[in-house]
Amino acid sequence: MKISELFLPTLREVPQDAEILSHKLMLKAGIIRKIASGIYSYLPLGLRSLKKIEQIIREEMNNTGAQEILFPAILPKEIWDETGRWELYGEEMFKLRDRKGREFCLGPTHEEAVVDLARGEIRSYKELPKTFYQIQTKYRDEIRPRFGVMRAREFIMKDAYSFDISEAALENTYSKIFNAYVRIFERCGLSTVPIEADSGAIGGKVSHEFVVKSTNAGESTFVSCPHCSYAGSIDAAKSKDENLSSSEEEKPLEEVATPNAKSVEEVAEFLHIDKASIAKSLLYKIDEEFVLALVRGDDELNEIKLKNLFSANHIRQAEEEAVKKLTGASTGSIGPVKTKLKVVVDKRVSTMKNFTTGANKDGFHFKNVNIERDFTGEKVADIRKVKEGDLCPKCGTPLTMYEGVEVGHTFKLGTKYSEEMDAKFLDSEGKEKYFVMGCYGIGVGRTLAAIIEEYNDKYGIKWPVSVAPFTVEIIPLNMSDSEIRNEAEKLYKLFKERNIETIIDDRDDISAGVKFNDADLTGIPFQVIVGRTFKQNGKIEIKKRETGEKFIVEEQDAIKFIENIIKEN
RNA sequence: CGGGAUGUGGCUCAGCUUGGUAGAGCGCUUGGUUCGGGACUAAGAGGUCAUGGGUUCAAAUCCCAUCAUCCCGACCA
Repeated sequence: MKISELFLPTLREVPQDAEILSHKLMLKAGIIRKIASGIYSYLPLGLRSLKKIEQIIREEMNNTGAQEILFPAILPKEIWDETGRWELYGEEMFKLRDRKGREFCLGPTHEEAVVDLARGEIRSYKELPKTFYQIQTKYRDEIRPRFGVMRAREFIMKDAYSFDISEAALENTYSKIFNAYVRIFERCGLSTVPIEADSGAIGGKVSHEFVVKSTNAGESTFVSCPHCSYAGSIDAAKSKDENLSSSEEEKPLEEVATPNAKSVEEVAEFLHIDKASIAKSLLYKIDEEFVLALVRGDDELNEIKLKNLFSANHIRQAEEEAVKKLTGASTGSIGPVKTKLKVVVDKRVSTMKNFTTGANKDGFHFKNVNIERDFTGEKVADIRKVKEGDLCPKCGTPLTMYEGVEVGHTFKLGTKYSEEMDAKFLDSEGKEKYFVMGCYGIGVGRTLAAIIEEYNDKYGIKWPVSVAPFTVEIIPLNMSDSEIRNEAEKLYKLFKERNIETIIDDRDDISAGVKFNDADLTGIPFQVIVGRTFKQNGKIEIKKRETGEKFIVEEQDAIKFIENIIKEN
């Protein structure tokens, strides 16, 4: 490809609406352009890298025995009604009607579509296991699109769905795909951490997120154990129960005035007590029910855990108005004593003695509150957010907290969807059974962004060879010099003959500096420079973008030189 | 949805406080010079100042509304 003909609009200055590095670089290097919030076009260079990633995914998925298919992006409402997700997904789904008024959506995911296909076609255990995958555009009307293609409303995803005869068989399929994921990301140059995760709107019991550590672009917070292999997303992570049970004598309940002290910090300071001796009370609306949740003053409530505890669909903190009405006090002064509300107690609170809570009276708190004596908890459960330094649930080592980009997510769905959609097969004994399913996603665009987030310097992108849009860029520094021009064109031909993906910066009206800067920005792994060095002693200069190293080689050795480096990688 | 910010040639931004001829740099076009790290030079093209309304003799500038975009939060494979 000749750069003079390539559509490669690079920018000198970054458009103001880019925040994170990968987004800025994708705009600057002519990889993407925005057409609306969270909706992007891929330009030639970006598309080439995207296709490289897709190809890696295809190869690894095919290796697991999965088969590629393609579902429509537009899906009828009926199948979503079967699982209840038409309502559940709600506003996040792009919905539309055809001319007759029939309702459709732009698919945010394809469990319904694949189950609909399988239940119509697969009848016997002999046809199992089967795994289908597709690489396709997904639509989710995100509340807040962010960071370019990292969180977009239209995005390309590889999604796979497996059908097995039993949980044990699913286990086997799951681990095959799990391993394929590790290889896919490895080949893309990314080191991912598989973490235990919450399965959210997709459902199922076990799920793993594949996360790339990233301090700047991270959207997923997770903890990982420096000693063993445990890692978990902040939504799902557990910690080892520290033995906190107190042998303290129960003291008499005491009401104390705490004027103007609302937050845990203020109350702790006012009463000269430790935050950890306070139990903070939070009123939540879980589906249609109000619940008072209690966590230790120095802990944070994990809404996901609370939601899952009730197998609920929706959860949100109650508004001030509801708090007043149900407790008689405002947010900072509510508590579990003498309340009619259902109370959920975090495990850590359940071991506390003589703690402080709101008195359900503005400006007052209770001291020396004790469970059983002063109130009863409906449920005791782990509903707190894991914190840095908490102990690993497996080995007891203090956990470290990280930010990361979730590039993949795998789920053991079990029979959730097959039951909801009545999808069955006949087993070897002639009995009807529900398919045991798994589903597996990779954000392709997000993977691309994550790679750029990882591979860059102040000059631009440093593509790993495996996903680079081109492998070699030939840079003739002075196109009006016929010797240089001819040599560059000769090399271009040679490289192409060797099937090395090569572009040549044949623009004749720009200075050397622009060519160098554009080459560094777009990040092609090898720059083959034809200029002064060639004029003086007939040699070719090769710059490795990754390290900035420059090598002077004989013309006839140039190809071999690059091929050798590629092989080493 | 709550909070914050922004909207002026393709891009980055100035002008708005104190209303009065729409500006700069980069990019683009044409000619000449130059040619190893974002060259020089001369001549040009290009703007409903987001949209709608209001105030005013007069609005990019003041007021109101709407829309769009970004950031933080809530939310979220």
